[in-house]
Amino acid sequence: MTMTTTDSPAMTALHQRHQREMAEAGGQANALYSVSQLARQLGVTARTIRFYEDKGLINPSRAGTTRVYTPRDRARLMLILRGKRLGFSLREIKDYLDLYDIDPTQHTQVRQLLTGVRKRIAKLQEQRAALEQSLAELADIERQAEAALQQRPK
Amino acid sequence: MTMTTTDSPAMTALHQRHQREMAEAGGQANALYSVSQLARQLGVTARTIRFYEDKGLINPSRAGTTRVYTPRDRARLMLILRGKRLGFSLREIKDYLDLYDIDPTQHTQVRQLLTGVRKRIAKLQEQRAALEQSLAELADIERQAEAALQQRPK
DNA sequence: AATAGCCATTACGTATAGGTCATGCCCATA
DNA sequence: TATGGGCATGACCTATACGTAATGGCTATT
Repeated sequence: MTMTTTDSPAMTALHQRHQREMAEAGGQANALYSVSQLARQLGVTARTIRFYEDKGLINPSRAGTTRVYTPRDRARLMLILRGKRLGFSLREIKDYLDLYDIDPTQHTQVRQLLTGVRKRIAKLQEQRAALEQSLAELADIERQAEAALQQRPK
Repeated sequence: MTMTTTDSPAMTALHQRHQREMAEAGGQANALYSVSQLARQLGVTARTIRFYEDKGLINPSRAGTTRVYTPRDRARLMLILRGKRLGFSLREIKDYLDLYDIDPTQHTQVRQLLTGVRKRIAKLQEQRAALEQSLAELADIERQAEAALQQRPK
């Protein structure tokens, strides 16, 4: 287990030894991360994470001015990225997360999510249809182009 | 057949009577159109057409300063719109059209087109796969959400 | 002559998701 | 102490495809 972890000053001051001890081995429940650590882990840039914060999608605590992320923050970030993969806009993702923050136990937010998900599904199905259409049309063009090349194989 | 056609000054001066005669009845080979006429016919705005010109995709002749479109221009525009529907960028469309303009009889451009089309097909197939993935994942989320609502139907 | 339409050009605005500096603070090691 | 990282904020930049004025000219009609 090599120590490739680079720690920020604040992180260093506050938790370096701790970090050294339980490093990035197993997802410890009390682990803490810096922006760049988290960024590396999740395959995005630090800029991206800060951008999400700017847009109100996450709210990490701070050690002085330095952002410090907990496993909860990390999980939230993963949710955000999943939402992105599924084609939701940051705005939509924020809305769902906000609902969840306001009221994580009620059903209202689940209903909202369900509605959003179904809308998204419908959209994707439309997209798929359009995509098939395009593929068919393109296949047609391909055939025609091939035929044209056959004509006078010059 | 009512005359709903509004003609521009230049168009009027130059071809009004002619237009009146063979109006927008059948696609005459010698018909001429103004931007807005063409826009209406093809379902886009005049701004869009001018934008394409600005980007070098079309080059209508002019009667003074006013744009005048021939059936050839019209056909070209339709090609552009088709390309758009198929997901090509204006830049890509321009490139193909340029090739065609330079050398409409040679096979080079057909080959280029074929290459582009195949690339596009590959991309769309990838997209389709990703889309299926998303749909599956969303269906899963949908199920989970429904289950959660079942739990305590509060 | 005034009004209504259509056309032209120029230029700034929009949305999305960050990228890319520039500048500066703080900490630790050589 | 000079140097190297890492972090922070702020501000401007990118790409795409037009939308939206603003301003002005020309023509037909009233």
